[in-house]
Amino acid sequence: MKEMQTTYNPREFEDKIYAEWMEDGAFEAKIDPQKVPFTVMMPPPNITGRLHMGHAMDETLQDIVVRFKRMQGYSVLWMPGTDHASLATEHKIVEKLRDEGISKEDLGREEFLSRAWAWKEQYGGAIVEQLKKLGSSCDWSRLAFTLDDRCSNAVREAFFKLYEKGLIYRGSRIINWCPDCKTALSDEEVSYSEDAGHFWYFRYPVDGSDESVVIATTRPETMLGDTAVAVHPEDGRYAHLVGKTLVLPLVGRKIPVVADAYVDPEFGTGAVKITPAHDPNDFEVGLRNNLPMIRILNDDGTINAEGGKFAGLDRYEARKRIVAEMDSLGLLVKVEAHTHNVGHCHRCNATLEPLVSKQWFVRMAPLAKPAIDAVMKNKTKFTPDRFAKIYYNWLENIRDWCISRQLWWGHRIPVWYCDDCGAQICSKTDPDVCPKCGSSRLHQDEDCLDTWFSSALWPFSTLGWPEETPEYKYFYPTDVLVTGYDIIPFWVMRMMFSGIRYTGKVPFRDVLIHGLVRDEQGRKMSKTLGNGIDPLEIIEKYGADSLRLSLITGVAPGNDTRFTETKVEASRNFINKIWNASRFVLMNAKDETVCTDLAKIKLTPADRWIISRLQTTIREVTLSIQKYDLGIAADKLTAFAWDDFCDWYIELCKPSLYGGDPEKKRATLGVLLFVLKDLLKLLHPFAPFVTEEIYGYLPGTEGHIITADYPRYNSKLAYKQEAKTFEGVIELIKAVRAIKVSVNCPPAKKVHLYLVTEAKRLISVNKSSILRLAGASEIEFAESGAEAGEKTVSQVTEIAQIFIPLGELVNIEEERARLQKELARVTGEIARAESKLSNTNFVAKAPKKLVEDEQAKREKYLEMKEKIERQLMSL
RNA sequence: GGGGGCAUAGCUCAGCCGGUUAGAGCGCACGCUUCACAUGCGUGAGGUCACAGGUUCGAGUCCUGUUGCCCCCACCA
Repeated sequence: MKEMQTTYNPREFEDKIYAEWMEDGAFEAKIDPQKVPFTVMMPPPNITGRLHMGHAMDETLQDIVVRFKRMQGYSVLWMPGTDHASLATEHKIVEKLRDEGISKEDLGREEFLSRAWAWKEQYGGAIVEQLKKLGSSCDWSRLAFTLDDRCSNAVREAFFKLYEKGLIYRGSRIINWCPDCKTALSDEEVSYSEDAGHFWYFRYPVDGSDESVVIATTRPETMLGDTAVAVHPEDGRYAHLVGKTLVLPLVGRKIPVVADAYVDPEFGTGAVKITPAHDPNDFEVGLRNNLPMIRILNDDGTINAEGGKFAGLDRYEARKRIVAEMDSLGLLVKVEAHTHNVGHCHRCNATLEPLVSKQWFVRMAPLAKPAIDAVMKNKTKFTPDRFAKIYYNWLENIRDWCISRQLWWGHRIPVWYCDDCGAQICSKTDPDVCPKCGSSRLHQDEDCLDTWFSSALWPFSTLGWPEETPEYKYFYPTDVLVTGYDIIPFWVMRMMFSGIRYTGKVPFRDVLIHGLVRDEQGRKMSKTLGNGIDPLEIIEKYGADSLRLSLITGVAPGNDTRFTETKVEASRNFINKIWNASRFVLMNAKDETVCTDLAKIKLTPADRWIISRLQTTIREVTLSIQKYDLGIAADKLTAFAWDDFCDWYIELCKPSLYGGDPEKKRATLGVLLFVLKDLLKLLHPFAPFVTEEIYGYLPGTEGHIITADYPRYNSKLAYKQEAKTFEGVIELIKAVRAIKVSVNCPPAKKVHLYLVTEAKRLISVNKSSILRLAGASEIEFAESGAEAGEKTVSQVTEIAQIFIPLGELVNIEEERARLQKELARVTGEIARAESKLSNTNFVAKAPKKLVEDEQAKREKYLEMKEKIERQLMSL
């Protein structure tokens, strides 16, 4: 048998292990009617760049669940893929082109797209490599891309279906426009920030009068598009002006004063300039009052011909000039500093302009309702469930979804216009002739779809929908979607209504929501702050397993977490511990033929204790994973592996391993290997690489741990009573250690133990372990402490009274103080138990078990108290 | 304005349906080259669970209110 290296060095085997899994086809999903399918769709990372810590966490959570289910015998499909990320990618490519001194228009649509595909090959490929480094066990043979044929076909179908039912329409409405990206955006793609700005107060003269109205604005340039001034209908100050006409300065346009309840008389001057084409509220006022809409901006944010002499100026330059001119005309009343919420492009952060534009929209109301109901009826469940409220909140307040983008990289809108008869044709396949007039002079809509339109179909488009493929029939609906809470409005919500609408089924049964990975100071990791940490660098330094563990331990579902290298180190240390414990077991087993069939092994109390602890751990870990409490699962596993297995059981085993009795040694090795094997399996979903590597060294294992059976709780191995009894031995050892420390007895100095106990048998059986672990030379059973002599330190434990003659190390006063302290503690416990038990309501109403426990506790402490008192007296 | 979250040890955080003595990691103190591991071992110190009420036999946990942070959405031109 080959031997494990002395140090844990993940770099030496992680890539090798991954290659083995791939070679074995361990990730490949198979349609197996004998098995229950378990499906997870990976949230497709954008092909815009590298993966960040948030991805690493998202992937880790999925991989844990997926590996767990695979080992449990499900037919698992974890579908990987990448997202073309229309706007984000196009923006990046445009930026790159800009560096080369070219615009996308210079290239033309076709050439631009071929560059985009090249980009996709490069970055999409890099992402796949990163996912592999993390250990993601997804089925690479099915790698999907939102712009591939399958997904594109689904997009066509979905668009057509909605169009057919009138749920998609084209109309001129106020949308969010990014002058940098030169495209419309959906409401969700706008991020607001409090920006410092100004409030300019302008005077608009009343036509044919000396009177004037003062209005306030944060965007002076929009006055070029003003078509009215509005006041509140009941505002006495302005009542006489309603219906009168104002002369719009600089422009000369005559505009009416209208009354509209939208105006807040308390705010500003109580008079509002109305620019229907450039403000959502003004748009509404404009509709109500039949006002003309004058659009004054070009797509790039410069002033258009409507702006007269300001035409061609950038919006901010125009703003300056307008303010200056108003000032020189004496129409600038005052300027105030004013901070207000300004919408920015979610991609490029440019300040957005609301403007009226002809775009495509999805009618949301009919789609939102079933999506709400599905969660209400628990067809889909959020974990943690508080995110259901957030989901409802979004859907209940949703507005129509602007889905058209003035971009090239994406799914082109499947609508054609007839140049002859003007017909608008939506078709699943490219039409040759106009179905209305037969003309062949057709041209396709220039725009692309919002990237989320295709993401919304991900759970089924990747399985071949609308075709009833075998995959679709077997793997859909999916089981769990894992994603961050920031994606709920963009994606979760849209997959829900799309899935329900198109497939008649919710796309997933569970939604596991996680939080954000923040930096050490709790700040969001971002490119601009430069505080992001590359997961690959961490993997390079500590290994993927350590990174994975550090991202889930101590993290509650849905909560944000801070990433610190200290945490990764702690995880690395833990894995190193596992490595060394395994190495220890294997070194001892090297020349032996070991049988791990527990039925054939004569088990010691310590064996039964660790086997019992293993069963408890199996049960707890399994339950925790099923509830998606992965942080808790990892905690339980760590405690079992480190405390119980390494610090106690392995140490307890040493006497029998080194004692020279071959039979005992083989028996012990059998149990060690049995427990280690299950431990590795339990750990495998969390730390797949190291467990697989070690598994390869275990005698008697075939194949890989990735496809091994997940351990099952075995009640026959629970040994509840025996395990509890054995805890007494542990307590005894701990007490001796504590005594030695308290009197500054050097650890190397072996002490002679006098034990007054009823548990002579238990102690005898474990004698060599106790001697070794407690640092003792001899155990002597005594009738009383007197046998230990004068200079004695004592301690009461559940199974024994301990007396240790320590000669000159003993200070009677200190010893008395120590016992007094112990007595106080025990007395406190008795008081607590008694106060509970003397409460008749407690005895009457609390569960019987609890009352009994409390009684037993009182008995136990009373007994201890008596013993301590006796020891005190003997001093 | 609407919705949600957080407040527990020096720090970062766990703590499920209310029920032993409230936990972990890191840090800290003391002591250990014990033949798997100093990426380690042993022993320990450290908490009025933000505050005030309430429900209950019993509250860190449930309810109400208060305070202080944080996030999302809407938004006054």
